Amino acid sequence: MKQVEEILKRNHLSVTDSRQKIMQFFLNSKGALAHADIEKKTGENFDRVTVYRTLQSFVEKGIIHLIPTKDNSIKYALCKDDCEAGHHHDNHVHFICDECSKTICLDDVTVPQVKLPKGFTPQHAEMVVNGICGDCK
Amino acid sequence: MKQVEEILKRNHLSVTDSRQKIMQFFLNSKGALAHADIEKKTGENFDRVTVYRTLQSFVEKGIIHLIPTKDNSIKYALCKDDCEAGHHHDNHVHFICDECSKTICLDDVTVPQVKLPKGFTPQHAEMVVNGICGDCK
DNA sequence: AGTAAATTTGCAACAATGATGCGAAAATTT
DNA sequence: AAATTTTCGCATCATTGTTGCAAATTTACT
Repeated sequence: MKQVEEILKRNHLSVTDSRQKIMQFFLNSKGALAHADIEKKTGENFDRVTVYRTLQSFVEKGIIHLIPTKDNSIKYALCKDDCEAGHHHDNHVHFICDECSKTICLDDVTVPQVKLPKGFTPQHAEMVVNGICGDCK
Repeated sequence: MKQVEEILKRNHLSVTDSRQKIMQFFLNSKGALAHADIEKKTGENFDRVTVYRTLQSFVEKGIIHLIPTKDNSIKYALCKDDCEAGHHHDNHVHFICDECSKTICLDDVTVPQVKLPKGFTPQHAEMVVNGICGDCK
């Protein structure tokens, strides 16, 4: 059984053409993807709505996760652990390259804890680092 | 001279009606604001374009700053230091309440440094903490 | 394998968000 | 107070994301 098929089945998703191809696209690309990347760069011609719904279903099942950005663009990423073992959402730091604007999951860098002022109860923390990635130096 | 007028002049911006009122709205509200908040909750009836351009000019001058969010909504915030002393962009942590979804600048909590893998050169880091704020407990 | 049930797709239509050009209006400079 | 610069607001357009629904596909069942 193909890898993509396995991932979909494991996550109780019907194995459809678009889902398989989009999942494959995630597996092939190193960094995070935006909706537009998938629409344009897959080579395929999915309906916009299909792409949205596919991404939604992946997020719901925890296969991909969202990455916050300042510029109002949603990025989705498939984490190493997610696609291999399931729902390992220890939250890691994300890196966005100012040069090539690639977005990368630093799976091994965990978001540090911070001391909040009185009254605030933390639940979840996200951290995004901008800078220059290895490929651009 | 009024406070808002002073802030605008100090930042080399013409003192116009909309800018004054939007700035005042920022000063009055505790948390961060989205474009929609300003359009709807000011009571005023600014043109959508005017609001966009006003916010843009504020961002350019460093009077307000953007806060990254996962859900593709841009939030703008006026920091204590910014409006008093100028461009104090030491980066602080942001807090988003899961209950009331208010977004707050934790001016006194600085984003901690993290050790990145080889090859990555950090330039700037952002951190957003989700949880419950003091008002919602 | 073949059929029924459930899910997904793609189209149309719509809503929200953001950008640009340009003449009119307002603010600043002199 | 006139000239210059900047900003406003309207029209228009592009992009992004959502929803409803019929047709197509996938899955489950015998």
